[in-house]
Amino acid sequence: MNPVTPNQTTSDATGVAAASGQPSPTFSPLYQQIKGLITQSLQSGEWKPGEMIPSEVELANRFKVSQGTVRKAIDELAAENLVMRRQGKGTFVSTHHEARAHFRFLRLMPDEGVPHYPESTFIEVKRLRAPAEVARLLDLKSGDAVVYIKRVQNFDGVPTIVEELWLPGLIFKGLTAERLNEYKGPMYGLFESEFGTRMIRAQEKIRAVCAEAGDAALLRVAAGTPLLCAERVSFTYGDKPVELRRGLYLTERHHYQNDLI
Amino acid sequence: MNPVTPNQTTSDATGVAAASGQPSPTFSPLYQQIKGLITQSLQSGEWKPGEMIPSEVELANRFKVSQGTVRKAIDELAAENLVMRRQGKGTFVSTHHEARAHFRFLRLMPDEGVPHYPESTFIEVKRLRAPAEVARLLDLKSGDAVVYIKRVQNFDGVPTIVEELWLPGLIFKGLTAERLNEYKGPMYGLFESEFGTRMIRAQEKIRAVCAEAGDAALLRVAAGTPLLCAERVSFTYGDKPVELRRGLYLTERHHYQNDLI
DNA sequence: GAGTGGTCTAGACCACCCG
DNA sequence: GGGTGGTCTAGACCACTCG
Repeated sequence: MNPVTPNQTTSDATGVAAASGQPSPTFSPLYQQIKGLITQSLQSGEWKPGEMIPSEVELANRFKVSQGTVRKAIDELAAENLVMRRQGKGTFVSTHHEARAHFRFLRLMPDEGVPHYPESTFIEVKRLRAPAEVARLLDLKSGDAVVYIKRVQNFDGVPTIVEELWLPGLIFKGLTAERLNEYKGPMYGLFESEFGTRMIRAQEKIRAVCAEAGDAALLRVAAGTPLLCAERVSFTYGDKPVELRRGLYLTERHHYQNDLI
Repeated sequence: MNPVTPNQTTSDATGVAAASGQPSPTFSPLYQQIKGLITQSLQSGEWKPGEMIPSEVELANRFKVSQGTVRKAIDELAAENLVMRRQGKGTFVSTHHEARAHFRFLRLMPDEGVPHYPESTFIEVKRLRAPAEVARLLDLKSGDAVVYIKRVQNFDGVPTIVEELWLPGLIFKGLTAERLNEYKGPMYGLFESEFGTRMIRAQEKIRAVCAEAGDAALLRVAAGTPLLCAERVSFTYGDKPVELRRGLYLTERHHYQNDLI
C-alpha cells in the first residue's frame, strides 16, 4: 500500500497516489490511512463488538505494510477506546457489555462506598416529532421522527437520576418500553446489540438547576432542590450524533467525577 | 542501557539478569525507565518550563538506547502534557504560560461566544492551620500551615466564580495578596514561575448546591440560587497533592464542559 | 543546509496466553 | 509449542523550521 499523497515508501508500486501525480496539499501518513481502513471495517460490522480482529501480522499482510505501521494505527484506535489490546490473546472490538466500559459514560459516583450500576425504571417511551432544538443537535430536520425516553435511575433503591433521551427514529425503530424493561445492563449495550449503533464518545455540558415539581417528586426531594443538569450529545462512527440526553442528578450522596489531565 | 529485570539500570552490556536467572517478578520496559529518568530531570528543574529539552538523538546517546526507545518515552510524556512536541523545532517543557494550557484546568465555558479567561479579584489571603479535612486531602498533618485564598472571577465584568484555595504553607511561603494582584494570567503560571510547583493533573468532584448568603452577594444573585460546586485536588510530580480548591460556578450563562472519550 | 521531530521498514527477541 | 501483542534496535527517508 502506498500513501495517498506523494510519498516515498519503497515497497510496492500499485498505490492509489501514483495515479494522481499531485503535490502534497494534504499529507496523510500511511498509518492514518490504515487506521481509517480498520475503522471502516469496525463500522461496517466486519468485526463485531467483543470479537477479535485479525492479528497485526495478518493485517500487515492484507494492507501490504509493515507490522509497525499497523501497530501504530491500532495504538490510536486503542487510545480512542475503539478496540482493546490484550497481550498474548489479541485485539478485540470494544463493547459496552463490560464492567470496564460502564463507567466511561456514567460519571456519577457515590461519596462513600464502591461505584455500582443503578437500576432503571422507565417512566415514558414514545415516538414524537423532533423539536427544533433536538433536531439541530442530532443533525436531523425539524419534525423528523425521534424516540423519546424518560426514566429514573436508583442506587440501592434511592432514586438519584432523572433522565430524558431523544434518539433518531430511523435508527431506533422498534425501541419500546417492553424491550427496555426486559434488558438488563446499560442502555448502550442494548443500542449496540439490538440497533447496531455504538456510542464512541460524547460531549457534556453541565449546569446547576433547581428541581421542578415533577422531577422533584420522582427523586423524592423538595421542589427547588439543587440538581446537576448534564446535557449530553453522543456520537457514533464518523462523528455522527445519535443521542441527546438530559440528566438531572441528585448530588446529596453522589458527585460527578472528573479527571483533568 | 538495559532493563531493570532481567537487569539493572546500568549502561553496560552484562546485565544482572544472567546472574539471577529468575523469572521477572516486576518487569519494567526500558522506555518506561527512560521516561522516569526524563521525568526526574523535569522535576529537578534541569529543563525549565518553556525550555527545549535535548533532542531525541542526544537523549538516546546519553542513555545509551536507540532513538526509538527515547521516542516512545517522550510520546507518553507528551500524552500526559508534561512536554510538547513541535515538529522541526524540538520538544519543550510544558508551561502554564500559554493560551493552550489555560483551558485545561478551566472548564467553565460561555454558552455563547468564544471562551476567554476571567479576571480575578482577591477577597482574602491569609495563613492558617490546616483543618483536618484539608490536611487529609493535601497529605499534611492536621494543624500544619496552609495558605488560604478566596477570590471572585469575572467574565466581562460579571462575577461568575467564587473560589477558595488551600495550599501547603511550606511550598507557598511568601504568597501574598500583593503578589497575586500584581500577577497577570492564571494562578498556575504564578505557582510555576515563582514557587517552582507545576500542577500536572487534577481530580474534580462536582455537585449542585444552593448559594449561601455570602457567596450569593459576591456573585450578585439571590441566596439559594443553584451553583455548581467543584472540589479539586491538584497534583504535581510524583502524584503529590499540592492544591485544594473549592469553586462555586454560576451557570446561568456558562456551563462546565466535559468530553467523554 | 543543518537540525528537529515524524514516518516506515525489517528483524530480533520477550512476555503472555492457551491448548 | 505456537500464536498474540509488547519491546528494542538500526537505518532510511520525509516534513517542518530556521538561519
